[in-house]
Amino acid sequence: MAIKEGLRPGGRSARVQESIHSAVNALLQEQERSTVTVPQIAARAGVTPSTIYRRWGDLAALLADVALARMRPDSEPANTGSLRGDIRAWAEQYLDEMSSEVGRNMMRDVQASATPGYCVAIIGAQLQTIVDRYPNEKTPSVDRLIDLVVAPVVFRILFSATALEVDELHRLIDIALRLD
Amino acid sequence: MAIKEGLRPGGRSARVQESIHSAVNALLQEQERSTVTVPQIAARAGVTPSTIYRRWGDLAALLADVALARMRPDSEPANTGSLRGDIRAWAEQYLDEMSSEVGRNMMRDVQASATPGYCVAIIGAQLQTIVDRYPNEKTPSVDRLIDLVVAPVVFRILFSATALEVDELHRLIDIALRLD
DNA sequence: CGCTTAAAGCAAATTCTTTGTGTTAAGGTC
DNA sequence: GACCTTAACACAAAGAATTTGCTTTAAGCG
Repeated sequence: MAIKEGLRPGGRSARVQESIHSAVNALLQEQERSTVTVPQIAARAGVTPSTIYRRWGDLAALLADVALARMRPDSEPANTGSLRGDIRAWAEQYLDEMSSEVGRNMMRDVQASATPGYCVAIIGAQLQTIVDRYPNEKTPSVDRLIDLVVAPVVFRILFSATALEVDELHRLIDIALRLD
Repeated sequence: MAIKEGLRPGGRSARVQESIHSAVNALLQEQERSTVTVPQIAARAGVTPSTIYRRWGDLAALLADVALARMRPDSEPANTGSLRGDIRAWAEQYLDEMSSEVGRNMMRDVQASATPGYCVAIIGAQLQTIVDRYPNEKTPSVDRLIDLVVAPVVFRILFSATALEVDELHRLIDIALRLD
């Protein structure tokens, strides 16, 4: 009797997950997302399909998991010295990362998953970090920033053929900073 | 030799499509979207699965088609007498329709389809109709309205557990109307 | 080292998807 | 209206993906 909550994340399990994640990323690089299948991923990862089905349930859940792993930031938002600068820098990078084919597909997969909210949590944390750098300024709430800056960026990526122009992004940031 | 562009939308074809659309809507009402399958729809519609695969390609495309059909407005946006009033009325109704379980799933299906932009086109046309009622006022562009009002509504529906509060919606509309 | 069991492997059963071929009926011509 | 042409559907067999029962491996303890 052991191990809290019956989880076993070490050793082989971790290796298999790593191997599967790599396989997914590699395949998404080489071919259309709609042509990627579970048996294909399994073969590439040197694993049985049933392993994937048992751990993730279905292809959509696996793709969402991989996408979220890639979205997890590996560094703090850049510090430019001003609130507007920090937000601009962060938003521009975000727009850039998500505007690509793979980026858009990542958004789609996360969105279709059971917990799309986790993605917002990550974004919110990043924005919170920025806002917290300026305790003496009147800053907009993170929710407001999400509504006025993140939402338009993501919406256009998901629904529109063309991504937001940087000019328009700056205008939206200015609107968000002109708090009321 | 006849028929422009080899389409044949009349008679049986139309009946089959209608039957399949009804079947989808009925099934989406009764069970989880993720449990709905093509063979199931086919059976309900009194049709062979291959008919569906040949016409739509896959389940996702069919669901998107059905969702778009339901999104197509059956009436003009309400005319309240003022720009703010019209936009509020429209946005509140939109928020309401899309906040439900089925509404959210419709958005997801359309978004995942090959032409999510068509959905924006419908929304844009509705907003354009409203804006055109006030040729003597300085009105925001439709794009701006989409960025500041529609995007947050949709984003929160897709990514957040809780929908936008009506209060916050009004605030966003006010921001959009305070043009610059 | 040995025990327990979560997680992976394997393979059969099931279900979904694709595809080849024949049939039905829309839409046009005379 | 009788008669073509062929798009769209039905049917059935082949192929692929998913599920499931059972076995084997090795992670995490004592």
